[in-house]
Amino acid sequence: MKGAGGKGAARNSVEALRPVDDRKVGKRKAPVDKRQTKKDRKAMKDPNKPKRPPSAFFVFLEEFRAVFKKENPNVKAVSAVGKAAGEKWKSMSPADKEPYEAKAKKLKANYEKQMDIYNGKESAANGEESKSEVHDEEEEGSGEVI
DNA sequence: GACTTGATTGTTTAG
DNA sequence: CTAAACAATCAAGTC
Repeated sequence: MKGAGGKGAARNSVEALRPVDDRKVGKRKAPVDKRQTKKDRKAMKDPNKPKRPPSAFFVFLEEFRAVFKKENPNVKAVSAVGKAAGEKWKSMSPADKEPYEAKAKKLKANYEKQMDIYNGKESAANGEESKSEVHDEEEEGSGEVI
């Protein structure tokens, strides 16, 4: 499961939800071109995009690292700890993950706030909407070649 | 780059 | 335009 991670397992949450089968959206029938989005991604230039906060697993991993390091001073790389952590993580009960999820949730809340700004709501931070805003959002066009 | 899982984000698609 | 769904990308820490 090398790539497992990121790509396939994530979708898991959606499958569990199963909103409405009537939708039939299920699988997109006509994939235009695999995922041109990827290509566009390259064009996405963010002035200061907020980095993603560590998820529950990462929070647990941080703590696990310290513990694992004590018993295995020789092994520090996440590659090793991650495997052990992942194994244990699956063994842990939802209740045990709760504290970790709670922490992740908190970080997420903070992250969301940054997203508002990243969205271009700098004024939001001020709380006052007045101001001129409107017009030019990010003058990057200048560098864009058309 | 590996190696873990989770989460978030962004485009996609249909109506 | 909106809602849902999906798809891809990225997050840490050491070697």
